Amino acid sequence: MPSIADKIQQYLEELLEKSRAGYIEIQRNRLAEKFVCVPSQINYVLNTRFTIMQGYLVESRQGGGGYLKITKLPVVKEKDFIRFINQSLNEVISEMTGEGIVKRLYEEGIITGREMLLMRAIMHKETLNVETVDMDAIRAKILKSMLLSLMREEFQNK
Amino acid sequence: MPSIADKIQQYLEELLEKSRAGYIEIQRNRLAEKFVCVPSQINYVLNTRFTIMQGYLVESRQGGGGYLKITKLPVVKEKDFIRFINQSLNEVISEMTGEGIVKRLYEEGIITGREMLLMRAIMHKETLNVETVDMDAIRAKILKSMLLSLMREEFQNK
DNA sequence: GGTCAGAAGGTCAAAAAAGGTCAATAAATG
DNA sequence: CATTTATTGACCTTTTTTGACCTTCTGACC
Repeated sequence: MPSIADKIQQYLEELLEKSRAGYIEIQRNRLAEKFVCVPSQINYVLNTRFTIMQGYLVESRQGGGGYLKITKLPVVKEKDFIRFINQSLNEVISEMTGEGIVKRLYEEGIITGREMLLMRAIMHKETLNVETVDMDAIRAKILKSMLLSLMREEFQNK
Repeated sequence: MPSIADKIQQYLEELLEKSRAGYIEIQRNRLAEKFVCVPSQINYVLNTRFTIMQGYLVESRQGGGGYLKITKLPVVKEKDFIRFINQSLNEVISEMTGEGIVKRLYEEGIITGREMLLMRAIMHKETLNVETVDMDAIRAKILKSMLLSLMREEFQNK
């Protein structure tokens, strides 16, 4: 069962999809009412699923007549985009974050579906769960996981 | 009499069989309740019977709305070649050996030139030269090196 | 023009809702 | 009886949900 946050995310994405303009404007309280949740839940969704890294810009206005404006950012030039991601990368990246970035690369058309699968396989915790610092051992694990991902049928069609 | 782990395994396999989609999503606690066992028993079953090597991919999410997702990986039969390489892989692989294998994959037409570049970048000693065992740090280095390789001119033409 | 009430939205941390790990038994197997 | 395989439970981490409290606008009323 998807969480409320997931449903709100889906709803907003659909709205954005439909909107010919590239952005939507909504009211936080109305949305919270619609999904029967506290208003701050909306902020949670925006902060976790509509970030710049994920290709969205969120603007808002407080006070009477306030609103939330969510814009799907237009595709940037490939190199600029990669450079941007690269710069914003931390010294440490969780699996979730890594997956998010790879997904974005795919959605922006920078990598193919196959490449996404390959990259995902490498970033998976099973692959990177090493006890040694020996790079030959790490290389072996990574290569194995890449080969396994090559064997997947799914892989062939992408 | 089959162990409880066996029964859980069988149950999950049946679900997977029936599911037209190739994967199932379940909740760990529900499943544990159904089989009257502790939740960690489920992890035991997943870790021993639904591994990558056995052709399954297990993904999961913690927190509210959390779940377990088990995917049966369809294996391509004519890729005996990859299976062969995979079997012959050591626990430890030098950069040279790794490069050789990747090159061979390319020559066999199993991977594209871009994929080769990507794989090479990852296996490179600079990428894997880590001092920590922290997988988030290793993941960060790998992702960075992949991004850099995506930016290379050479990459565009392959 | 200043001010103040009400109408938005924002922040943050605590609580809740999952799933994960690990090591100590217990049971089965050879 | 020694080793492997299962079972269990205590404790941990991640993600979501909730609520109390804060800030920023707008408009009506002096």
